[in-house]
Amino acid sequence: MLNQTVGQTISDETRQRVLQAVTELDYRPNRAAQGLRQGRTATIGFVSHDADFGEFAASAIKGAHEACIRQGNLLLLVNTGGSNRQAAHLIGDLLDRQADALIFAAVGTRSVVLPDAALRVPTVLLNCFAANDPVPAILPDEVRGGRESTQALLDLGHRDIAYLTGKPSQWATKARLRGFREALRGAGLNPAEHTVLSGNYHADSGYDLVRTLLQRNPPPTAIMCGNDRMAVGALLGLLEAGLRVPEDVSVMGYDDQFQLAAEVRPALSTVLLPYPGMGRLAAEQLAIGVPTSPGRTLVHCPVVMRDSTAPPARTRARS
Amino acid sequence: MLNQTVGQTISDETRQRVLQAVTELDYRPNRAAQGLRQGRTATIGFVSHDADFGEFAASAIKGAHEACIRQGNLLLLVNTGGSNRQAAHLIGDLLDRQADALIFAAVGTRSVVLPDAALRVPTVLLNCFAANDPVPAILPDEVRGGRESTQALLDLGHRDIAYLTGKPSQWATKARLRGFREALRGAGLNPAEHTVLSGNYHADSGYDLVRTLLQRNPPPTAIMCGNDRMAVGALLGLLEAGLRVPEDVSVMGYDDQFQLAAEVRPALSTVLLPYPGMGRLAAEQLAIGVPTSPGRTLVHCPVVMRDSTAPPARTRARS
DNA sequence: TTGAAAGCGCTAACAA
DNA sequence: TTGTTAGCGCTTTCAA
Repeated sequence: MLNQTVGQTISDETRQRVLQAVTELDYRPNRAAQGLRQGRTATIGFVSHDADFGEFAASAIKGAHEACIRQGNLLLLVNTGGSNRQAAHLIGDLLDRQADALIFAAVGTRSVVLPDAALRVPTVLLNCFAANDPVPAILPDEVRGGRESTQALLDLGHRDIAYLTGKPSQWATKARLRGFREALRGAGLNPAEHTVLSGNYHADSGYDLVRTLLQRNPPPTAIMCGNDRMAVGALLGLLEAGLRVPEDVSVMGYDDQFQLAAEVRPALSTVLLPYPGMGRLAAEQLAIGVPTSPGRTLVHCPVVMRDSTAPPARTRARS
Repeated sequence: MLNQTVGQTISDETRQRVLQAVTELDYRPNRAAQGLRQGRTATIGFVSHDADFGEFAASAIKGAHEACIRQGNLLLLVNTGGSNRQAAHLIGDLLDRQADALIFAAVGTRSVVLPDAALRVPTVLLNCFAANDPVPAILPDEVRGGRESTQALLDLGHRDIAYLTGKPSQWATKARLRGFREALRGAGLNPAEHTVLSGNYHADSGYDLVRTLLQRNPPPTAIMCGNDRMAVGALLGLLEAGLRVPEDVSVMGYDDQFQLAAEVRPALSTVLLPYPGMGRLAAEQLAIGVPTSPGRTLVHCPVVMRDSTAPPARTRARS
């Protein structure tokens, strides 16, 4: 009766008696016992498959958590430290506790080996993908993000744009760079004439690469960075060299990192990586009754224009 | 037998047979059923009691998770969004699922109202405290952190140190400021003669306050910041004003924020807030058989000296 | 409309 | 040393 089983009949009097007892005794059903009986624990396993447990995981978990709460589920969290062995092990732990479903998330978007055990329950890949797409995957549309942020700079009038990339081996790096080149070509420019320097997503690589860049003559009018941390490093390097942002050089970040991109001065123009939304989406895909969309779902990353970008000085002088 | 119950006897032959069956059938005990039977689910509830789910929560969870795995426990995670009502509600959810113990964590160190339900299982407060200390609390030793970072600047020879604080209403802000003043007095200086400006822990407040500060004449030889984000803001403001760090001004951060303090240029001297260690400690306190240390446990925050601090120019010139 | 009973998968206690 | 049984708290089915 407490579960409102359909097609049940109960007298009003008894209902009152039951309800009163419930409040009097402060009765709360034991969900472990419920789970045992119904084979459903209202618990979703969240596997963070990475060495670090940082900004991304936190944001994605926040989103997933929100959706879960709405569905009456709770998140059982594990962190694999990036090890496949540990991943398989922990997924075992999750399944032993009868998790109803799994979210398998990576920080650096990449290809992962999904342990077989994960296929025993509904699973969604978050910010990663596996060979042959055995389960749905949710990914940011990095090519588009790279393209549209470059386009934003082109629209401002920039024609000499340098790109300080993140770690070249990463999927996201390649995708963003592809978008960068697509946009340049779309504007009738030759990508080969634009400087591309390889970094590693750390702030200091932004700093170092800017210094390398400034040895060139003349410097580009705009600089795209692999992420916001690199952009902050670039900002520091440019300022130190006596250049003003955005008056002398425009800087574009990526990620819209929480408590960084918007707070730095000048506030960074960047591309928003919607981690909370992706986490939410993952949890919603797992809700019972929702048809899972197979294959890869690309999530749009909108460009956010703030104060680190402006028309290039040449154009401005002319106007 | 699989649980290695003590004082049991079993023939070698049967043991082999059982073990073989286990591997053959790939048998895994259902831990939900186990939990029902033993009244122990090997699950610890982690309550993040804050609006945001960022750096701190991630680091603390990472530490707690590590310790949990070692103990064979898993973390059941909830985020209250900072609402007491939601906290009570979610703790109910956790207890309904028979969580064995709770870690109740806040991001901004502060006083919290612990829902009564939490007292029904072993609970540890992480980075927060409650009136009358009903359960053990683990807190960073902010006074000491403030004192020792100030002392580090004094040791370098600085005698004119400004403090750009975090949000004045916060416990941590007051504690660090107290440490700052203690250190000054300890060096025979008068705290009233040192500029203290109130910020809010956001990077832009570091930037804004530095600009205010630079209207003074002469500027201080060293600047303490409420946290690393403010320090980054300060760095940007100083550079923009044509001042060099640390040649002209030393800058001290706080937090040793992951992927920020060490990566920025110059790398920030700062105070390490050992969140992962605190999370680990919390989980270990909850391990069965460990005597819980009542009251508040203050965790030391060591000063980390990097490149944003140096002896003041005057001293250097003299030497 | 209500009550009784079986059983989810496991463990602990007891008999054989 | 091994096998059997009761029961954790719940839901579902069936009988009254």
